[in-house]
Amino acid sequence: MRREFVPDPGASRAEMEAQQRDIAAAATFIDDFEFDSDAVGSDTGPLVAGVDQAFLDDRAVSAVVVTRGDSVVERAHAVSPLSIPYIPGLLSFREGNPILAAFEELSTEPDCVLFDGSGRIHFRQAGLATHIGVVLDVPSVGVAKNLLCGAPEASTEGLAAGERVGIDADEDVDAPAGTRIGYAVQTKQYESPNRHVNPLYVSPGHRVSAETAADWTLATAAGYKLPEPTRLADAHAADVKRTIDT
DNA sequence: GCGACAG
DNA sequence: ATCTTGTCGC
Repeated sequence: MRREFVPDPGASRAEMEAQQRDIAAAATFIDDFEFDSDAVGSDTGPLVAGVDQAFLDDRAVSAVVVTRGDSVVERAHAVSPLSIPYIPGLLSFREGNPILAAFEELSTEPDCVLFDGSGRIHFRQAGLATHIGVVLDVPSVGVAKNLLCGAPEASTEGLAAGERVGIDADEDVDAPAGTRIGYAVQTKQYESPNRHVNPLYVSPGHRVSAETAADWTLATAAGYKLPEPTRLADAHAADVKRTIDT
């Protein structure tokens, strides 16, 4: 892994932002992997890992769940102290090391990883998924429930399951205006107009294009809003948390 | 001062 | 993210 990019929570804000620019420069936002992208989500496809966290006071419970189609290949977790608060734009400096600790407990080598947060949809194009994806040099995708920055090319309301709307760079993003940095992806939707589900905001982490990131999210979603690897990681983190109590 | 943004 | 009962809708 790229040790020089491991997040340092003790760095100054300026240093953190400078490192994010270096990470964005080291990241690749085009497809760069060996496995068959169309097989993602199938039982004969690549190993897809999901990462999520739960919190207790100033500690983080990080969980990683590796899947292949409908089966769980391995689950791992780590409980780590949190040194800095949540700051929009600097999330990887708070949760990065706890996540890396969980990966150290993992014996499987996932082919790609889905993170809970943004990737390229970030002020300096270096969100959590991009940062950790570069450190581990693994194809990664950022799956967020809310939009950090960027502009949807069209309305993201009332989308049907399977649909997507492009998210482009705006003045808040360190990229040429109009650069496609991700997609609003509707993994689930109700038929009746009474109840509705908001889309997910998907962006490339590392070694994947925005289109492919959206494809994988839809391919691994199984009837729920969150893709399966992420749902399983969320559940695992919650399980570990309740085991620890307070 | 105003605006405002993942988890 | 987390604190939390009931409640609306399928």
